[in-house]
Amino acid sequence: MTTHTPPTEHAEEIKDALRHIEEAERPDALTDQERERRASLEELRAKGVEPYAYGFERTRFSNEAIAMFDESNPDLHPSASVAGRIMGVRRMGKATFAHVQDEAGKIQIYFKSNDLGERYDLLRLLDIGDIIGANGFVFRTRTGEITLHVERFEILAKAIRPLPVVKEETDPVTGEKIVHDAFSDKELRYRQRYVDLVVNPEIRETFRTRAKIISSIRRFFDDRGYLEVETPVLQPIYGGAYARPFVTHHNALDFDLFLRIADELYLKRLVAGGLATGVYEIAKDFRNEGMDKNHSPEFTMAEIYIAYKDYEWMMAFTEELFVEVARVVGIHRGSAPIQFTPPFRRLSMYDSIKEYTGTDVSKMNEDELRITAKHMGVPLEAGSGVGKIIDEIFSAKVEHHLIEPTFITDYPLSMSPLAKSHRSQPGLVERFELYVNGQELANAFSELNDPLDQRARFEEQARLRSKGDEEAMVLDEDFLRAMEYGMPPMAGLGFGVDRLTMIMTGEESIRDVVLFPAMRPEKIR
RNA sequence: GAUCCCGUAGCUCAGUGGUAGAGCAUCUGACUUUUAAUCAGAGGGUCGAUGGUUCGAGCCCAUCCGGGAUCACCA
Repeated sequence: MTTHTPPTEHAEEIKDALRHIEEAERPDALTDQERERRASLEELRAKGVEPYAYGFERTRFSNEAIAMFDESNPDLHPSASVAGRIMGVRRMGKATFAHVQDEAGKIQIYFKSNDLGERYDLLRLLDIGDIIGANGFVFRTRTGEITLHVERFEILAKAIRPLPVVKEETDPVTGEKIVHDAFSDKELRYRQRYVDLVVNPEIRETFRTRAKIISSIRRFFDDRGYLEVETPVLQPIYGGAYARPFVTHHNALDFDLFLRIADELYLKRLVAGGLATGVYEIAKDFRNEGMDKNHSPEFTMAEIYIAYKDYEWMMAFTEELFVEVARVVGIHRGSAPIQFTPPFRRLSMYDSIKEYTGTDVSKMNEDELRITAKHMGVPLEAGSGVGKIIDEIFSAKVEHHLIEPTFITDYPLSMSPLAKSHRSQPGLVERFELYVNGQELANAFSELNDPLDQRARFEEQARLRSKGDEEAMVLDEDFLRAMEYGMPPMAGLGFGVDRLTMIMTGEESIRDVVLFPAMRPEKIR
C-alpha cells in the first residue's frame, strides 16, 4: 500500500527504528555465542565457502533414507542426499556424529576425517541450528543406529543466533523417550513459533492436522456441489453475530470500516441472488473481545448456507460432515478423545435443562425464571430477558455435561434474531447448536427469510442497543433490501475451525492450534 | 477489565536480606562407530523496568512492562 505520509508524522518512530538498528548491530550488544557464530560465518567466507546456498539437491527425507537400509543386506550401503537442521553434534576428534532434522524426522550423520580431507576442518565452524545438505551412504553403526556416512556436505544456511538445545534420551529400561531442558516457555513458543516448530517438532503434527481438517471440510462441501465464495472482510456495517467489532479507517475514502464478525449476512445475499444452491466461506472473522484459551481476536470460521433446506436437514448434514472430518484426520491425541460416532444425541434446550437440573422451565414467565435461576445459584445480569435467563441456566448447568457430540435444539426467539420462528412452538426458533467436549462447536438455523419479521427483529435489537447492549446487532438496510426482493428458505451452519481443531488434536488452548497467536508487541533485543 | 501466580546466563531451573549458582549450550585442549558422548580447563548476568525501605535488595514495598491461570464478555 502506498501512502503519502508527511515526513514529520512518523519522525519519532523512524528515529527510534534507526536507533534500534544501530544498537542491534553494535558488537557489544551481541551475546558471546552470537559473536562466535558470526566469527565462524566470516571464517567460512574467508575460506571461500558461501554459508547461504541457493538450493540443494535432496533425494530423500530422513525417514526415507533410514528405510533404505536393508537389514538382510547390511553391506549394500545405498546412497542418499538429505538436508536439514543440525540438532546435535558429537565431536570425537577425527570423527564427528550429528543429527539432522528435516520435515519427516531426524537422521544421524557421520563425518570421518579420512573421507572428507580438508573439508572435515569446516566442521568446527558448524553449530547446532545450522542447515546443511549431506550426501553419502546409509549404514548401521556399532551401537545400532542407522546413519548416513557423509561423503559430501554443504552449508546451506548458517544460524547466527543459538537455538535452544533440547536433548533426548531413551530410557534403557522402559524404552521411553526422556526430554531434557524442553523449550517450554509459552511466551517464547508463541512469539517465536519458528523456534517452537524446530525444537518441539511434535507440534508440527497439530498444524498438519489443522490443514487436513480444513481441506476435508472444503472437499465435503465441494463434493456436494456447493460453491466457495469470498465476502468482504472490511464492512461498513457489521452483523451476523453478537460481538464487538474492530474498527479501521479507509484513508482515501475517509470513513471507518469494521472488520467482519461473521460472514452470514453476505452469504445469505448470495443465496438470494441464486449464485449457487449452497455457498460457503472458510475464513477469518474478528471479534474485539477478551481472549482466553477458547477465544482469539481473529479466528477461522466456516459458514455454509443451503437453499430450500431447513435446520432438520442441516442437522443430518452437520453430523455427516463431522463424522467425515474425524474419519479423515483420525483422532490421535488428547486424554479423552471424542468419538464422532453417529448418530449424535439430540435434545431440545428445555429438555436438556430438565435432564440436568430436574426443573421444567418451558412454561415459565420471566419472574418465575428469575426465581428459578436464583435457586440454582445462577447469577443473572440485571437486564436479562426470558431468553437470556434460559441461556444463562443452560450455560451454567448443562453445557459442561455435553462431552460426546450433542445437538441442542430449539432456542428462545429473543436470542436469535436471524433465525426463523419455530413452525410449531411459539417463542422458539428453529435453531440448533452442536456441543462437543462441553463447548459449543457449531450453530445453525432455519434462516429467517420473512423481510418484515426480520425488520422487526432488527428493531428489537436496536432497542437493546439503545439500552446499552453493545453487542446487539446493527440494522443492515441493504441486507433487508435483499430479503425484500425475495430470499429462498435456507439452512445455515457456522462453526469455529480452531475449536474443531482443538477437539480433533486434544489441544486445550486455542493458542496451540493457531500458528501465530495474538500477543502484545514485544521489544526484540 | 478483575484476581492470583510467574519473569535470574542462549535454554531449563536453583537461590527468603550479607561476595549471583547448576546442568546443557559456548570457548580451549584430548579423543576415527558416538548418541543426554566422555574427560580436563575457561568465559558468560543491568536477576523484566523504574522508584522506595535498609548499613546492605535477585529476595521486602510501590508502580509499570510482558506472560500464564481463573473469572467476566464471547464462539
